[in-house]
Amino acid sequence: MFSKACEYGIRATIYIAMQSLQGNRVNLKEISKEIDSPVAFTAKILQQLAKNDIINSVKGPTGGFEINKKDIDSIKLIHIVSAIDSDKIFNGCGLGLKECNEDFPCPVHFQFKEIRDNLKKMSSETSIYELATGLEVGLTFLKR
Amino acid sequence: MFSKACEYGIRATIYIAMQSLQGNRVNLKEISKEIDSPVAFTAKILQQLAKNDIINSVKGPTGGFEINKKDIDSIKLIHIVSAIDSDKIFNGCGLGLKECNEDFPCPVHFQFKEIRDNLKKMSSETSIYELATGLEVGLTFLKR
DNA sequence: GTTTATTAGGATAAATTTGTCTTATTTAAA
DNA sequence: TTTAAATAAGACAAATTTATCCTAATAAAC
Ligand code: SF4
Ligand code: SF4
Repeated sequence: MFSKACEYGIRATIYIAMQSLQGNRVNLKEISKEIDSPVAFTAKILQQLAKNDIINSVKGPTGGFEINKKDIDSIKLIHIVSAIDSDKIFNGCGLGLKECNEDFPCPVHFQFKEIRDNLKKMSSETSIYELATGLEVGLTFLKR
Repeated sequence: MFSKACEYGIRATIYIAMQSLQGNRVNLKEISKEIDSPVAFTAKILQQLAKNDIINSVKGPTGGFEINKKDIDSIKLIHIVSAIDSDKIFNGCGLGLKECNEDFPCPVHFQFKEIRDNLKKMSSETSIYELATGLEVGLTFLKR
């Protein structure tokens, strides 16, 4: 469904958010250990997330990544997916047709539109806050 | 959502089905022209579909691809997707965790499960027959 | 039987995604 | 002010996906 980069990006953001809720800034090494992802590749993804103002990066000793507590609830899944994978999955065609036009629909249009719209709705409504708190209370997990 | 190979595979199968409903066997060149796909790559995908008994291939002059009329309604979208992309999208994790266990869910589990199950249900219920007839009556299109 | 039109299969190539490595930059701490 | 710990950036490498090309196999038509 999502690219590897996007999966790592979502997992990383959730972990950073959970730590930020507890007042902790976390560094690359810790993040990739906790989300079980390749270190250097994760660095690239975190850079992308920082450029898209989804997370903050701080250089130097004691540096790392964090999210302002007040922003955590306004970051939605769709922001991360759009930043890393583009919004193709939310707006593109199920059969990959280039020019998408509902007046000249592809054969799967009527079936796919519903799935795609639900995915978009879910991604727009699901906040990193709710995903991070599930992790914080031990209801959900980022590894295995 | 699906790989390019899978998109071409679905489009090709729908086209072959539509022609088969009209009693026509179609060859590679015509298929890739009508679904606007790379010829040689499409050949590989058709091979895969034939091996998975989704379409029939016939060699030699007047050869080509076809589907038995009586089978067209029993071929569902999920058969094509599973044959080409595997069933990962229907059963795998939204965050790419390897060992999937609902008792130790990933943070997006509760949100994703619904989307994923709907996609699976839709793909299991949507037959190539219904997609092919939409194309046949000019309601839907395979190019653009 | 020969030719010709078709699919099958294998080798190769190009493009993209995934991942690594090295160096530069920043900045807190010593 | 120097050192050390962290991210940023760019070059590179590996793996996968997408795509092409060439030859073999098949079988209808001549
Ligand atoms: S017809 Fe529907 S599924 Fe196809 S391209 Fe347009 S919006 Fe997308
Ligand atoms: S927890 Fe849910 S979404 Fe995550 S791997 Fe298991 S089934 Fe998939």
